[in-house]
Amino acid sequence: MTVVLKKPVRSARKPKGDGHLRRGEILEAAQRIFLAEGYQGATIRKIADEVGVSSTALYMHFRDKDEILLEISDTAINRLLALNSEISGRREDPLSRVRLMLQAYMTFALENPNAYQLVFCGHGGMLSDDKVAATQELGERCFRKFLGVVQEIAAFDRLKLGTAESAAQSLWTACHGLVSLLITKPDFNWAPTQDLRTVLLESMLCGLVKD
Amino acid sequence: MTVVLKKPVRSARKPKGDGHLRRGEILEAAQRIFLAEGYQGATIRKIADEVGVSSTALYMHFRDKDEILLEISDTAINRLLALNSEISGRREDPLSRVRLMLQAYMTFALENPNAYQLVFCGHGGMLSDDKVAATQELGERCFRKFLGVVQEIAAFDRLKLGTAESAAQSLWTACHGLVSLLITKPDFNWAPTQDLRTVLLESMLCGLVKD
DNA sequence: CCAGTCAAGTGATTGACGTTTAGTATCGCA
DNA sequence: TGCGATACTAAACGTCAATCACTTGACTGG
Repeated sequence: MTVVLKKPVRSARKPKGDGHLRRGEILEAAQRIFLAEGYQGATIRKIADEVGVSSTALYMHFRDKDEILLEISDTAINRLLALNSEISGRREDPLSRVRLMLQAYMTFALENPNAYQLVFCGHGGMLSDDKVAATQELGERCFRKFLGVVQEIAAFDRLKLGTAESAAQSLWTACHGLVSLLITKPDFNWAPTQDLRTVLLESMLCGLVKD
Repeated sequence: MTVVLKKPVRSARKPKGDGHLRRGEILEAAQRIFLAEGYQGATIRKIADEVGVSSTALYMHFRDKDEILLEISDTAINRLLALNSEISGRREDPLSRVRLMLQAYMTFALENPNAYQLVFCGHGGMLSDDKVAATQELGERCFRKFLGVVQEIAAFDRLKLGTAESAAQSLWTACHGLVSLLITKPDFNWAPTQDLRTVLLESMLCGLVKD
């Protein structure tokens, strides 16, 4: 007899993704959408559709939406941290390294605008503070790498103005201001981006560091 | 179809607010919540409850939620524009006016953090671009007032670096970077705020403007 | 005085969202 | 062969902005 009571084979169900394999798929899909449409655009359902699973399935691998997008941002910020570490260790004079680190920072921001915004811009109360804490820690480690090099300059008594801390924070926040506005206001009538980066960076360094 | 049953007497209805009287009430309530809880926290329902009216009633006076919060921001930015206009017209040398305008800009941002973020930070795709257009226009007029003063400096050939445009944009974005990070990362281990403002501003001016 | 108009209000509903619940298929292993 | 763990699912919940169909009441011209 042909049993009909049992549920037939589910054809529309995606086969098991075997642990972190599926997890990687989700991160990849989420990254695509996140990069293309930002935090708001990357909805749980869209990501799930892209992977080909139900929205519920994402909760097998991540506690919530924030965890997915913060993990994506984490990997991006880790690249920045590695870059900063590499530059800070070079055998060049500290002023050159400061220059290189800030240029690398701005390039990174412009190349990873969504991750950058999530970590360094306001996220407008979308994420609870404790959720971003870990990722922000990464950002702060980036800053401390940078601060170390500025302290080298200060140790040679080459600062015209302020302390190592205030000088480093001024340089960092200034560069942040430029790239964050370039990202969030692409339609503004900007001077050529490369000019801006140079003018901002060199004028500050000239004003902060003795010849 | 039969006759629909009529609802009994409505008692709990708020009397008419007579046009822009009610509109003002809504803006006031929205501002309170917006300042206290930011964009996400200021929900239509909360605002309506605060006024004592159904959420639907808000749509009698505003097209949507964004229109309410943008109107609040507009009034704030208009104060900044007035301030900028006043300073730019003073009988002082242009360098002093640039200094005053940027100091006023930073003070304004720190005193109106929510309005400032809504206009000058990312709003993370929460508002459609055409909605913010009008408010951003105000922001740009603020910048053009500032640009005018920088152009005076350039006209005296006192710029060490870049054009009036790139110098003005560098100064503006740098100040924006400082205040936006002060606002969005209040827990960071900042150097004293006043020191930061001075170091950033004076180092840039020193690097940009001749003696 | 009284229909007609119209701005200002209402509760119910819609659709998108993040998240939860309860249940099901499939695998590895005893 | 049976069993628990794992990976999935549909359906639902609560909240949000927004819309719908409708009511109310003040003002209007005849």
